[in-house]
Amino acid sequence: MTTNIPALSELEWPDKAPPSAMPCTECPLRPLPLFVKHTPEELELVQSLKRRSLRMEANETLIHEGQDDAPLYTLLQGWAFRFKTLSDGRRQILSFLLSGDFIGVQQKMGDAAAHGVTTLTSVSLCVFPRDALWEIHRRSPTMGFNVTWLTAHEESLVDDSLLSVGQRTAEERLASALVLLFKRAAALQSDLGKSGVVWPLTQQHLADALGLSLTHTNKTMRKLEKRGFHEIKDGRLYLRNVKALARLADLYGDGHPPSRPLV
Amino acid sequence: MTTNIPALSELEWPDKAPPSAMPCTECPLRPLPLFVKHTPEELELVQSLKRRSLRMEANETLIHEGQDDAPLYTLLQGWAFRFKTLSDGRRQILSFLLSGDFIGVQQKMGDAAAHGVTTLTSVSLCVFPRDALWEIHRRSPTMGFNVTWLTAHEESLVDDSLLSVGQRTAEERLASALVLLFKRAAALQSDLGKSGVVWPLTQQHLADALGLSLTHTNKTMRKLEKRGFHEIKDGRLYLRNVKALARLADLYGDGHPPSRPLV
DNA sequence: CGACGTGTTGATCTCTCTCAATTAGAGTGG
DNA sequence: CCACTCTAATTGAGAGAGATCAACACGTCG
Repeated sequence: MTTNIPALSELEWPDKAPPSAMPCTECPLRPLPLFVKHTPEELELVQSLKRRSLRMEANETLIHEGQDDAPLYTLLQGWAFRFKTLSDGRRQILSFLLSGDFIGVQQKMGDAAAHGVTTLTSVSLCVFPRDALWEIHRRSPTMGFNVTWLTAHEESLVDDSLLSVGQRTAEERLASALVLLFKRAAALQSDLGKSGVVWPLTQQHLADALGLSLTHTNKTMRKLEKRGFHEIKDGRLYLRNVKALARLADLYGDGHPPSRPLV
Repeated sequence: MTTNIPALSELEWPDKAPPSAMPCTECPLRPLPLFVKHTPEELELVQSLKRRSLRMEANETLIHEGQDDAPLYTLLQGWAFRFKTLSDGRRQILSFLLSGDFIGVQQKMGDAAAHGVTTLTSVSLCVFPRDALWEIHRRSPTMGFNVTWLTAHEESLVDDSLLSVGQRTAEERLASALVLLFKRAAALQSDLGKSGVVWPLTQQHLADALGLSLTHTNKTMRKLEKRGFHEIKDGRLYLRNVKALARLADLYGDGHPPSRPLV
């Protein structure tokens, strides 16, 4: 089940501490400029709610569609995606999850999960009991507010996808996805020097996220690549002409402000 | 600007009190079984944050894309929709808003609105200052939690749309939209006896929501109607064969649990 | 070595779009 | 009451973006 995708070590783990033993105060995500700062009390709150850490391999399903007892996760490292399927197998990828993202807020308390979650790479996660959401709200309005904010941000990502799938041509959809995902991934990279980011998606994933067939996705990607807009090599994505891609996708502004996750 | 759509009075307003003067304790939405119950303190909190009430006509734009000072609203009565447009005019409707829905949670504090909001019917709204969101969290964890919940629910509606637009055929998309919107509208109707619900959408709206052309939307609707699946007459939608529509759309279960908005 | 997953390419096919007209109902003004 | 205008719904014809079907290439792995 291992692939030739390079290990996802944009963020290096401290040598001595395996994730499962690491306290939130040492969380490797926290130093990144992207993340909001928390008071020691808030960190301790999160720490006290956290059940355990967890590692999973690539291509494993964390949450199954319809599962009704799924806990809450925080994605510490790696990529995953949310999806829904129709009974004949057609699959729609709803959004991609990167370091710092919440998993499972959507399913309301004791309800069945309306979508599945599968890993794209090996990942490490923090696990919280279902009622941690409520505890966060109860014990720290600040963090509760952040959760709302984060949830709203998640929705705006889906809004963007819906705009793409509903209105953009295949070429525009791909251009848009490349730019947006590149920015999200790049924002998490400590090493700003690199022009490329880890790219664990197969064309099938892209196709399923953009509502295109595999074949058409492939042909369109080749066209973009031939025009020198981007390049994918050794599991990394390089944008060779962001301007052109953004123009093609009609991406005004900077797409999205980075997500400012919790943790 | 008036249309032949019947007045949106599924919920009758108390004769004496115009919405602008009505205290939250008298809110006509509260008695509906759909809505969560609140303590008197919570109601007072909301009441204290509420700035004013507002009526708008059909087809007015509440929030413009890119607007950066939009307040928060609660939709008391009527329909509206959220949308995004591309620079050449292509428009994607992201979701429809019905009584009880929040408007404007998505744009994060002092940021530009990532989407516009336009009314479909005449509406009445409650207006809150932007920081009411924070105040709710600060002063009532319970309501703060409800806001998170509501936001997550909103997202799951968009998830559903994305599944439709990305994977379903035109026929399936229409069937799905008809069933889902019918249920949302029916849940708000006090008069359960009626088999029809108010239907203020033009085919253009449907087309923009489902990523279809107007023509194709029309032709497909006609086909469904001819097969006896549904009927639209005098601004009302009647589902003549919900089972068949749900099967066509591959809608397992009941679509969504009703939204349980605040107020 | 063969099986498998992923990427690539070519040849159809068709669902949906675009373009073009026509119809029907509501509102307006004379 | 009727001509005129506007919006929304309809219907037909032709065109095309993207789907489906079919091979093949390449690297990894058992």
